[in-house]
Amino acid sequence: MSLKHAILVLLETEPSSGYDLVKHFKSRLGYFWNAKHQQVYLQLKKLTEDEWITFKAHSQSNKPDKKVYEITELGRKGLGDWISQPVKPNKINDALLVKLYGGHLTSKDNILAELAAHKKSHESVLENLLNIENNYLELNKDKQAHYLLPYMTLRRGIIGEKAWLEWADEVEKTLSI
Amino acid sequence: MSLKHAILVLLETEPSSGYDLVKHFKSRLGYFWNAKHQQVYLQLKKLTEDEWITFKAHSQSNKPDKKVYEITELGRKGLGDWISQPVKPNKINDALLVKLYGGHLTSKDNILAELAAHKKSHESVLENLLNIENNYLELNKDKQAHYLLPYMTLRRGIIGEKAWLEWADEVEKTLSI
DNA sequence: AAGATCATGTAAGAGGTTACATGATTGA
DNA sequence: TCAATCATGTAACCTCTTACATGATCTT
Repeated sequence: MSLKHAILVLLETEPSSGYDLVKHFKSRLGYFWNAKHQQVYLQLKKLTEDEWITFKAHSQSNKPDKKVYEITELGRKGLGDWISQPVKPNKINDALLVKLYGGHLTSKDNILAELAAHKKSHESVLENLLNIENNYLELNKDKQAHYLLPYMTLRRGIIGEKAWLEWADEVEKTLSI
Repeated sequence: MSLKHAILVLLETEPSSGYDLVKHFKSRLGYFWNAKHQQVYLQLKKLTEDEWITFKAHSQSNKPDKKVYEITELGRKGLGDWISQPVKPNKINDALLVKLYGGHLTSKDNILAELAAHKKSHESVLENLLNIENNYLELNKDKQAHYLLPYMTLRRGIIGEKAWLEWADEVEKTLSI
């Protein structure tokens, strides 16, 4: 329901192409929003039809042309309206927990191997987020103040990933006995 | 893709009606799986058609009849196959973070009010999970061993909720300055 | 020469949400 | 008497995933 709003929030900060948005979701905002390129392009099309955003074609030498989208006044208003209303709590569907819950149907090794694989990916996400945090902390006070709210969302990612890893360690220790 | 498997995992533990499953998701397993009753009934229908589960009608005095589903051998096999294969990492789409990211488009009071509302709901979820944990810890060693894997998933809920609340406190303190 | 990156899309199908529908019992 | 709980479903609509499609440049 709100991929639309996630896109608008990013475009409100800076004009981007669909490709840029997808990359941004993947490399930085995975703890926050996930979407496939097909879905992003579709929403960009719909938002353009509704005149919440517009685009200009940028031709590049050496690279394919791209459409750089920016938010319109109508879009900024729509986004403001959405942001002023309460949001629904985050829906959780965690297949790994389903697997663990029914783990007696497979081997302990399989469970531990799967956990180890997920742990690796969470570790690399955390590392990435900590790097972004370091960059933020090196900014001057003005810039830090300017990016305070995005930084707060980054903190959610960091605290969340640390908690996930803490849990995984506990599970590993408990199951290894 | 795996509401199906979430249902099977619960039925593998104990036969239940659709209503029971929904209640179970709502009251205990919200940190792990969420689904609407319509979606649950639909999956039960499909699983029955595939002969992964069967049901018996239970007529009750004072209450409507219900269909009590149980897993079949075919279902147990299908579930085992799924559990032995790697699961995809949990997809996160967190509208509250989108709102916070674009929080400059609304008032600080609105953000803090919204955060406070979410905090309340996370606090009550945590309280509920801690009660379930206490019940588990009062079981004898044999029963504790028997429910070890579901308990590990419960720990994920507890650690996750605590981390969420820790983050919310940090945001409150930072924004209140 | 092969694979990754840049860049954008269409179409079919699966999955999820919202609205509508029914009806008895129980507790405040 | 009003709301909540028990209990199950259909239908329309929206959203997301998977598969298919194209083609240039850059890196190994």
